Amino acid sequence: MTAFSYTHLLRHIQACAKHRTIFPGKKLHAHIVKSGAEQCGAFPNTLIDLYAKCGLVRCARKVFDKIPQRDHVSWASILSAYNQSMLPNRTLGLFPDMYTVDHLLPDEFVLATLVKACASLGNVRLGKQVHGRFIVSKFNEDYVVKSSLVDMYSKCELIGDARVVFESVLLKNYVCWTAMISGYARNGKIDEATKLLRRMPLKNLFSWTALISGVVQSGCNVDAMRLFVEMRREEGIRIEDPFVLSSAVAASANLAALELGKQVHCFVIVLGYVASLFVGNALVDMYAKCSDILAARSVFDSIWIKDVVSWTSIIVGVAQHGQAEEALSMFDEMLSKGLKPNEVTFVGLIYACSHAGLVAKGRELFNSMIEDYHIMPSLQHYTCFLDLLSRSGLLTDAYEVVKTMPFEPDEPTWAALLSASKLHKKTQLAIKMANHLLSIKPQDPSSYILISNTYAAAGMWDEVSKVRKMMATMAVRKEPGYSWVNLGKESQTFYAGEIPNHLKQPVLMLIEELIVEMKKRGYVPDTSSVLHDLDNQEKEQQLFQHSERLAVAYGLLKSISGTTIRIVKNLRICGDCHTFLTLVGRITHREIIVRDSTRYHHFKDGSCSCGGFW
DNA sequence: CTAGGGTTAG
Repeated sequence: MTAFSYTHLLRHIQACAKHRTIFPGKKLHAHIVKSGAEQCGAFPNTLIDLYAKCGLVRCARKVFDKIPQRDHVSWASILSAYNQSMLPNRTLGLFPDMYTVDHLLPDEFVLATLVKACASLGNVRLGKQVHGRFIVSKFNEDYVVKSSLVDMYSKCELIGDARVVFESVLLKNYVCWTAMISGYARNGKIDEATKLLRRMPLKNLFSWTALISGVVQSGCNVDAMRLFVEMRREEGIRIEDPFVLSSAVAASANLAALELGKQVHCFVIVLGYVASLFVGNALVDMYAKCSDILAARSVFDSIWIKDVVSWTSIIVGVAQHGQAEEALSMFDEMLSKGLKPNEVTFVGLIYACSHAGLVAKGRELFNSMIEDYHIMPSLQHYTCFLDLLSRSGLLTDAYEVVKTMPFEPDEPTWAALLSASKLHKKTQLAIKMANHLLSIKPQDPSSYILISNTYAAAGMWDEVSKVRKMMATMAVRKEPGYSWVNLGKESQTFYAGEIPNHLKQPVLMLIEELIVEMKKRGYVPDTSSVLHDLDNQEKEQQLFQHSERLAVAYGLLKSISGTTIRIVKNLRICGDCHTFLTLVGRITHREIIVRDSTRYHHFKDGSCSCGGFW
C-alpha cells in the first residue's frame, strides 16, 4: 500500500465519521481488511471513532479487541465510543483494563471521557476519584478536563465545587463559561447564571442557549422568555441552529400562553427550523398545553419521522383533553410503527384510563410496562395507578398497593386516596388517609382544606378546629394561588382575594349573582363546612378568595356569548371550585377550559372532561 | 481520541 493511498483512505474514513455515514465507511473498512492493512498506522483507532459516531459501538469494540498493541488513543476512542452510545457504565467498567491489561495510565483525553461518564451517571463519588487522579497527574492544568469537571459537579448539584474548578482555569474558553452558566441555571440560581453571562467576554449562541434552557428547566418561564427577547436584540447573536427555539417553545408551553407560543412558532417558520424534530415535539406539547388540540394534531402529523417523544407528547395531550379512547388507539398505532414507549408514555396512558374509568385496561398497561418493557414503576406511576383504582371505588385494593409498593407515599399519593375516599363516602378510610396526610406535613394549603372538610363531613368539629389552628400558625404561604384568563390576545391575572380596583365592582357582583343562581339549584359550597362557626357574611367573603372564580367572572364579563374561556391556574383545582365551574358552565352555556398544575378540565354541558372530582 | 447548549410526566 502506497503512502498516498494510506493518507487518502484515512481522510476518507474521517470524513465518513464526521458526516456519520456508515455506508462508504464500511466498504472502506472491508477494503482495508482485504489488503491486509487492518493494523496499519491510525486505521484501527480511526475506525473505532467511525463506528462510534455511527452508533455501531459493538463494531467499534470488535476493532478495539483485535488491536495487538493498544495505545492511549485506542483507549480514548473506545471509552468515548461508549459515552457516545449513552453507555457510561461500560466506559467506567472497561477503564480498569487500561492499567491491568495494557499497563497504561490515563491521559487527559481519557480523564475527560471518564469525568463525562461520571457526570451522565450522576456519580459524584467516582467523579471525585477521577478528579483526584487528575490533580496528581501531569495534565493537571488541562482546561478540557476542567470544563468537564465543572459540568460534572454542577450535574451532581455541587455547584460550589463546580465554581472552584471554574475559577482555577486560567484561560477560560467559551465551553468552560457555558458549562458554568448552564450549571447555575439548571440549579435554579438564575441571577448568578445571568450575572456570569453578562461578564462573559465573547457571548455566543451556545452560552445563551445554555442559560435560557437552564432557566426553563428551573421552571422560570417568564425569565426565560425575557432572556430570549434580550438575546435577539443582543448584537451579533444570530440563531444558527434550532436548540434555543425548542426551549423558547417549551417556555410558552409551560406558561400555557397560546398567543406567545404562536409567535414563537412563526419565528421558527421564518428561521426555517420547522423540520427540526426537537422543535416539532415541543410545538406539539405547546399546542396541547394551550388546549388547542387540533393544532397539536396538525403539527404532529407534519413531523416527518416521529420519535417516542413525538408520540408521547400527542398521547398525553389527547389523554389530558379527556379523549382516553383516542389516546389508547394512538398508543396502538405507535406500537405498530415499531416504537418503544418510555416511562412518560405510561404516565399519560394510565392517567387516560383513570379519567375514563377503564380500570381493566389501566391494570393491563401497568403490568405490561413492567413485564413487556422492563420499566420499573416510579412513585408517580404508582400514584397514577392508585388514582385509577381509587376513583373507580377500589379503595381497599388501592390501600393494599400503597402498603406493598417500594416507595414511601408522598403528599399527592395520600391526597388522591383521600379525595377518592371522600367521593365514595368511605368516611373511616378518609379519616385514616387524612391522618397519613397530616403526618407528612403537607406544604400545600389545599391539603389542609381537604383534611378539614373530611373531619367536617364526619362531624368531628374538634379535629376541624385543630386543623384550622395548624393552618393559621403555618409559616407564610410561599406563593398565593393565582389564575389568569386568556381571551384572545388579552390576559388578566388574579391573585386569590386580591382584585384590581377597577374590576372590583362588576366581578364581585357577577360572582354573587352566580352564587344566588347556584343556591337555587341546591349548591352548598364545600368551604362552608370548614367555616361552620363563621357568620354568613364571612362565608361569602371566603367564596371570593378563589382566584379561578375571579378569573371566570371576568371572562364571562368580557367574552361574547358562546365563546370559550381559557383559565390557567398555578395550583390544583379544588373540589368546591370544580363544582362551582361545572355549575357556571351549565348556567351560562359557555365552555370553560381550566388548566391547573396537573391537568385539564373542560367544563361543558354541565360536566367535566377530567372524569369527576378534584 | 477529550469538554459545553434542545423536546415529553411531575
